[in-house]
Amino acid sequence: MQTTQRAEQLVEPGRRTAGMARGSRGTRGPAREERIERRRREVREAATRVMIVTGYHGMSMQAVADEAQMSVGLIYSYFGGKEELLQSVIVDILDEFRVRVPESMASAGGDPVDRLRQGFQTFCTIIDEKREGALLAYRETQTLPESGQKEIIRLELETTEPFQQAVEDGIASGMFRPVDAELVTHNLKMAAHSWALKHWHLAPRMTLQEYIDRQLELALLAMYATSR
Amino acid sequence: MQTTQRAEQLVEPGRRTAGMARGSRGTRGPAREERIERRRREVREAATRVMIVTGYHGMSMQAVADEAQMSVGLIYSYFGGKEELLQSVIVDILDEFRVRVPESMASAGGDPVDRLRQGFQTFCTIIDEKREGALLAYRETQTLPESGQKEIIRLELETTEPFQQAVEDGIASGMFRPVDAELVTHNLKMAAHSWALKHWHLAPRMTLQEYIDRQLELALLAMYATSR
DNA sequence: ATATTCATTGAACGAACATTCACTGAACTA
DNA sequence: TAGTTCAGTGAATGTTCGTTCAATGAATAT
Repeated sequence: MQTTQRAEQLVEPGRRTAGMARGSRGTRGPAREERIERRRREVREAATRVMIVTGYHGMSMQAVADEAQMSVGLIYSYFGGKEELLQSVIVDILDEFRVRVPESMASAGGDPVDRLRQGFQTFCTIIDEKREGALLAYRETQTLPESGQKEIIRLELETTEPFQQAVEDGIASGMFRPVDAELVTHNLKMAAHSWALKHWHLAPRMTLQEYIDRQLELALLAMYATSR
Repeated sequence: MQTTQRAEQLVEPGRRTAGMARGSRGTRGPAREERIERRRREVREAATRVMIVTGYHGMSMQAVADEAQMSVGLIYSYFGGKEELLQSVIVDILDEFRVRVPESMASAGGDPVDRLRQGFQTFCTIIDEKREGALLAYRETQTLPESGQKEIIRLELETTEPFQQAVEDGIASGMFRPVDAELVTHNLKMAAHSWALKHWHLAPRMTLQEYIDRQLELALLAMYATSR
């Protein structure tokens, strides 16, 4: 309903102060872009800590400012508003998956089963490391506007694409039955998410490693062409 | 932070107007408790419709009043406040599962596989019927206070308990491998939830019945003691 | 020394909204 | 008829909070 029209004084990309050496302020201190990126990270991390406790709607900009030890006004120098800050927090978390999961799978060699094992292991490990943040991302994605949700979906697909590839490779090699690769991938992703979503139920019953091993066992048993 | 202290004029349970025949107002119209329950349902359904569009935090009490075609004040005669209304909406949705899923499984006979098939079928069917409401329940449960969340968890366990029983029966009879019955149950539940959670991803790729059949196939393949 | 830049501050503004309560009027009772 | 009950109304209240912007001052340039 409201037509927001913002100043965006500092971070506007592509603008550079005239008459100043590119990327530096005199000779002292880090380059301009570095300073800005550091500040943005400070705000983002403060917001994450606050949101983990209160949720997005329960988070006031004043609380973020206090947590980041700066004034409210300054936050608006680095982020367009509360919603943009949320988007940054979520993207930051999902980026971790997008980078580390495919990376670990690529380093696992050619065997589809090894790749699946390694990818799922990494996926679940990150979930466990950033459990509260992952939960936050899960819960608040819906709050983002259409465009933001699209980006989230893109990041998620990029993360799980190698899983689907590994399953398809396994089928092509005759090692797996002709299962629905996309559905199996989806199930593995949900299994990883579940460690965060249902941590209160799962964690008292088994360790993370037990959870990983059992889920992999179930998934693989359903796929192997020959019984074992 | 705020110590809410409420009037609760009409619905206070256990209170009865003196000098009036129990459960009737004169001779005309339905009994008092029926009228109250009808009103509560009207409000709850209006709130559900609004929340599906706006989410809990985006829902104003005025919007609920408009949708239910009554005044804001009247809502407070039937519900203690916005949060109590949310709780009622969520419980109402989860109750459908709690009643229908175990019921359908009980009517499926003695074979564990039949019971699992029937239960999962019913679970997914209800999810599909009330997809947006189920999503709402999933997303907003966190908003409830501790006590409310406890009740949600109770309803959820009551719904899935027969699944676990069926898996255990299957193991005891030697039909299934000694899998982790609780984990399998958890996975089936998440698979059903996924039809709502990831509908945008799944629905364009397969029908509900295809989804149900494929998930059951994967789950059963992982459990059968002998390969097929 | 003077001017300029710009990161930073925080009070002030305005909108949104949950909740309350004094009041209305129809139905019912005596 | 007079009195009582009570479902129903909606304007007023008080508060919370996102966002803005004029002012500050330290660092840098001239």
